[in-house]
Amino acid sequence: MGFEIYNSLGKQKEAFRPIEAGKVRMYNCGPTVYGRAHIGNLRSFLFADLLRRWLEHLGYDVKQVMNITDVGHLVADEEEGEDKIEAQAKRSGTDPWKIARAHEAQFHEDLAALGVRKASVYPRATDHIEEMLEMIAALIEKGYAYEVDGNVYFDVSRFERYGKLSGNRVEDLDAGARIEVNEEKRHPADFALWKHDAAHLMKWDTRFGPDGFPGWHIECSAMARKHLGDHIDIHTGGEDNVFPHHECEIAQSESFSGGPFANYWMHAKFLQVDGGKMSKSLGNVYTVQDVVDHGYEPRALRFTLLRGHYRQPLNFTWGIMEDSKKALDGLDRLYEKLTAVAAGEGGATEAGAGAELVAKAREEFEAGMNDDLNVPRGLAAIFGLRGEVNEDRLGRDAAADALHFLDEVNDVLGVIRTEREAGEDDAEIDALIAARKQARADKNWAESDRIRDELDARGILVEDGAAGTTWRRK
RNA sequence: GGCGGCAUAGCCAAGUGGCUAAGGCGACGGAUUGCAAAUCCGUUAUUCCCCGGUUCGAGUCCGGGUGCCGCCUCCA
Repeated sequence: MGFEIYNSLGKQKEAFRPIEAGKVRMYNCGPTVYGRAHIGNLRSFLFADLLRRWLEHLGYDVKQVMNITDVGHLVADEEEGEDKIEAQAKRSGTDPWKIARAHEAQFHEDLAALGVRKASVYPRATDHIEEMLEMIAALIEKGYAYEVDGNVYFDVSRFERYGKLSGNRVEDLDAGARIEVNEEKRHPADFALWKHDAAHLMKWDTRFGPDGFPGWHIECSAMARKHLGDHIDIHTGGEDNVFPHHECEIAQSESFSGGPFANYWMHAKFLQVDGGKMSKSLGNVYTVQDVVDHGYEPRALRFTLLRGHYRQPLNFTWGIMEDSKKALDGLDRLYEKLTAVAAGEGGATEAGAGAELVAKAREEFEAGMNDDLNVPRGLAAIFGLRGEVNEDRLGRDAAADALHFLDEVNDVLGVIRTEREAGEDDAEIDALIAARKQARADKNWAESDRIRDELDARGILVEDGAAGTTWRRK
């Protein structure tokens, strides 16, 4: 069975077929750099990373583009609400460009901490003003957009498929009556491609006049086109992007090119915290820093955010972080155990014993991941293998193969610790372990336990196995 | 008001109408250990939010509730 993707466009699983054999062109909606990414944002980016890694595992050459939104899409339609980058700039008296660049750098640091692979390109909206203007001009020319006094709007009535992705009907959109009528627009659902406002700090002089800036949706259409072409394979984002953002992207891009935009649309569900939504007032909008401050490695957050299915709501709590840490510890131990067995220490006597168990685990993992990135299924296969390994059902050769399998798994999930990093006080700890060994030989349990407690206080866990004493950092 | 999603054990979480409802964490009992840790064995959902329906058969399909989440306004 090949890779099946749940396509938001059509709402069903479909076999993945690339436009060009062996290649995948993927666009991931990235961050708006007005603040530090929180764990909810990170879930979406980690999902994109997982998808990219799985596609690569399947042998595809993936071109991955993730945009950096560094310009305010000041309220696309109305004048209330405020451009978040500009708001900060005005408050602090700082150049908005500097603010955006600082957040962008922070974003890359956070992703690196989580082991996210670098996308092929991270295009910035502000570096693609020309490309956006080119599309806007063409849309006006083709009659899909109209200009009114320096503002340009997309005419949704000209695009009959508008609503196809989200299921919204244009007639029902203003039923809530929350949108103030903008007299300039022909239809309330028309959205801005280009706006005009002299008060805006980040602005450009164009054929539409001075003091202009882009609407929110056009940047993604323009950047996807610039870096991936008019027709791409996969487009991802958070579930909140379905409407209006992605709906508008489809309208713009397809009206512009005359052909299909993205074949597969994938959306990650929102992350909840403590059973509800994250909110600043509840103080539960966490970042990578908060996770580290709570004593967890970033990879534990990576595991927490990847262990559930991306289309299932995920509830973040500190209890789950602890759960993840323990589960991850078990996978680290599995890797260590396999390394030992593959080197001839322990395991089944027959070298080839258990080969079928490894094959079965590999098969189940692949089947799970091929099923729309069903990580829980994939993990179950790995934990199943762990039981077999700990029961010494695998011989030396099978262990070597299992190790190879775990490396493959890790190439996709990126959460298992495969190498023990050296610490500065390793020698010191080894000396204490040696002293304890002597105490134990002398049956001086009091001293032995004292040393163990001392190490425990330093975060070192001592384990007396059949083959001798080992230690690990907690 | 409109559009869409979710609801499975103490917690997290799979589950394609049909054998005994995956897996993880936790808990309890046992083995092992100088004591621990790790590991192993066993126990931990007669039942899948509630009500009704379709079916020989439903956690899985349909209808109605309830709760939570997303979108319709910037937001992963």
